[in-house]
Amino acid sequence: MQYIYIMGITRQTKQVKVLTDVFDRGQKAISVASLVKMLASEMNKTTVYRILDKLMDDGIVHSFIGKGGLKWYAKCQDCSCETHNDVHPHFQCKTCGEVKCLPVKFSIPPVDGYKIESASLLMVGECSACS
Amino acid sequence: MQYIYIMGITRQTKQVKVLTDVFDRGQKAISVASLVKMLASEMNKTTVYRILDKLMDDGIVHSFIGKGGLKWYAKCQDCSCETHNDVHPHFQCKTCGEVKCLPVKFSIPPVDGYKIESASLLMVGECSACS
DNA sequence: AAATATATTGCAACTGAGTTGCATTTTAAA
DNA sequence: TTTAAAATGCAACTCAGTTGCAATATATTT
Repeated sequence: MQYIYIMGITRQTKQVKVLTDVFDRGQKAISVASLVKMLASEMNKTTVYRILDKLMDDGIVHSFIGKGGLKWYAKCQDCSCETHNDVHPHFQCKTCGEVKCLPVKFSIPPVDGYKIESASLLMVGECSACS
Repeated sequence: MQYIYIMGITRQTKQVKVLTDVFDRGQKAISVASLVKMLASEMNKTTVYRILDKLMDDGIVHSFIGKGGLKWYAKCQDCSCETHNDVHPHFQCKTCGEVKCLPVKFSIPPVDGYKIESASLLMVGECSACS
């Protein structure tokens, strides 16, 4: 018998604290690219990528792809942690670019001939602040 | 009164024919990256990007973002041409990477406070050939 | 059929996201 | 305090996608 670990965060470093604080503070989703810029003075680009990977493994954040193809992260609220991005849709405002997790469950339409394991739904439009 | 054109294809060049042939032949979606490689001997990378843009404007193809964040194109079958990617979901096989348009309509869940203009649903799993 | 205007292409150089290998530093446990 | 392992920084890289400009191809006019 053997246990295989999917390694998440093991050491509480300064950089890990900074990043988890960002997600604890805001409930909005953030693109990796903007995190890298925002935290440039505090940590290296590579470190941002690596810590996000681990926070993902720990089920603390989930990731998805925005409308432009960039990677975004947001804090998990009620994700089922095996398949983070199958549960709720994300909304991206085409005017201000902001992205939010929508507290809505959607049912994945079954399609015969396909084994569907996860689905990501990105909705694009205008948020209340912009319209 | 003034008409504003959204320029699509205006000249039937050798390169335009090659690209439209690709979409006419296969009903599968193709990533831009793989098109660029596939057609490297016949045309320049930049040309591929530019022609795809125009075929999009003409409503001949539609585009969407795959699971890795890459841009994909597929021939329009029954798209409403103003909002290409709101109609049908796309399926990407996590084993072979192939992507197909699913001939299924899904209803966009309404969320109050948001003006939703389009939605893209990407389903990931295993296709019949791989499972 | 030749001349002309302009749309299209190729090319080279660039931007920006994301990755990798390796030396250095930090963490936590002995 | 020592030590081993984990995490970080850095530089260099890959790969998708974009831009400006000179050269070429297309379609229209003469």
